[in-house]
Amino acid sequence: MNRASSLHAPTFSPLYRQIKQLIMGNLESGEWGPGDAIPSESELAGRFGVSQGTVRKAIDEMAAENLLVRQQGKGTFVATHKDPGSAFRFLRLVPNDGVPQVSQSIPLECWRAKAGPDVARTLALEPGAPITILRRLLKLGDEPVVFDEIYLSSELFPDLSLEVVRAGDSLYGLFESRYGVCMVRADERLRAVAADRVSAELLQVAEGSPLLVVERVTFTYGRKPVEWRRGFYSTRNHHYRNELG
Amino acid sequence: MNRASSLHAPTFSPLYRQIKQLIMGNLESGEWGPGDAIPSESELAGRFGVSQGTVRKAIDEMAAENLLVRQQGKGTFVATHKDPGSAFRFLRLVPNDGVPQVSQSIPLECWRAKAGPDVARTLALEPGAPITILRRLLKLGDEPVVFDEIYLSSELFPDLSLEVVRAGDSLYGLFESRYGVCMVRADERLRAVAADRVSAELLQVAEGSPLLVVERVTFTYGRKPVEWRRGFYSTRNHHYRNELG
DNA sequence: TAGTGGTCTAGACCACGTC
DNA sequence: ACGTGGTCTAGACCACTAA
Repeated sequence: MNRASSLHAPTFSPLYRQIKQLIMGNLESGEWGPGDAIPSESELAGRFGVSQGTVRKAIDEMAAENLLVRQQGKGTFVATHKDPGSAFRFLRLVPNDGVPQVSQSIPLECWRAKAGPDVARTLALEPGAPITILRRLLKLGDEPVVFDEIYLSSELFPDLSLEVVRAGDSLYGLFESRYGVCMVRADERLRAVAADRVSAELLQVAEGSPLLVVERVTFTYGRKPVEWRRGFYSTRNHHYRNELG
Repeated sequence: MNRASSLHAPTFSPLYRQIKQLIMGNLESGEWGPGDAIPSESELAGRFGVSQGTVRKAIDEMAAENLLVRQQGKGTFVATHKDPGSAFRFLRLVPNDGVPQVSQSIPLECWRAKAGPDVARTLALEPGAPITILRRLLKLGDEPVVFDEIYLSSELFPDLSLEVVRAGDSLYGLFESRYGVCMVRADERLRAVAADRVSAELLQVAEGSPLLVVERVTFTYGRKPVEWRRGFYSTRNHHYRNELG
């Protein structure tokens, strides 16, 4: 039994948390990719030399963080944005009347640039590092409701282009399968602003009418920031839903 | 060991979940009030005739839902809105520059009315049931940033008045200590709107400038809705912070 | 020192999915 | 029939708090 690193060190962490870090390592290195089944609990217990209950507690935490998905009788799988259900985890906009609608992503522009100080800071890049900027419109039903401007490191997403985006499924599904970058967590900041001319035209609202602005920093494993985006949400027929617990 | 109600019934629930419901019952009945210590795990295990691990799993879930708070070496306590830390769980508005500010609640008006069909529906009351409406302004630092209109059942909050609100600490702290109603969960809907005259004046912004509207239904134990409120948030120097996981 | 929650183990059995 | 995760038990020991 490995009780190493416990002794009165200030950096003590219980065994199950060390196991968790080992599993995290396999996710970060891409050894176990999104959608894959990870080894069974007893297999991992044997491999790490701990009891099954300890592995279980490690996996429990990761399942609670949406990193893994357990399925009784089948196994434990690396979370993916491709299965339905996980698809809308990051889009909190829902129609006021509750009727679910088909979503359609319309890429508008995609170009390269150099990171300004602000983008560099939020994405943890060198100022001047190459970035890719993507603009797209999101329709729910027939109505345009979100205008997004998305900033990405060109190094992480090398050949991103309008064609690539058009071909793929959901954006995060594409990032996952094409670039091996799995979006896991995000921080959002919401404000109300008056629509500028571009947004107003795209969202088919009057210039100056109130819009919801959502700034999002998205993280992959290990809290590494990999996406920054600003979205203009039209809240005429939709609202941003949030649960406080 | 009580494995009752398991047999192939469609309403099967594991033992630890039945224990959880028993503990929930003690919270709903007010037998264990906010801030109180609940009996120790071994005590409960003996009382319910199950192993300590099973009680532990029940408490684990309730701690994850912020119903209980564990403190190593001391015991497990019913969550309360009075201890700092829990105080800002339901206010997601933070200053743009990150500097924390003193908050000050200023009650404006408080009157009685009869529930309209909409309020009755969201609060699960009979249409026409007596309700109490409270308006208040929230200042962060010296700046007015939130104008709230709050709807409550007069039956649950009998003698609520401007004086009572002025005297108390935080609103949810008051509800807890004076009326024994503990706010546990909330659903929020966010929209961007143009400021009307009243809101604009109170929040010291121009009429028609964009405001964030936050509609909230707040629940006590057992998902019982007990509060409905609409808040107008000024997002000039603040933003609504949200984490997606 | 005594009591609490926190961790870890080992083993039994159940529920589910697949072959 | 077999392997997976899900539940439950019993007991040991650790870490923290308070008297």
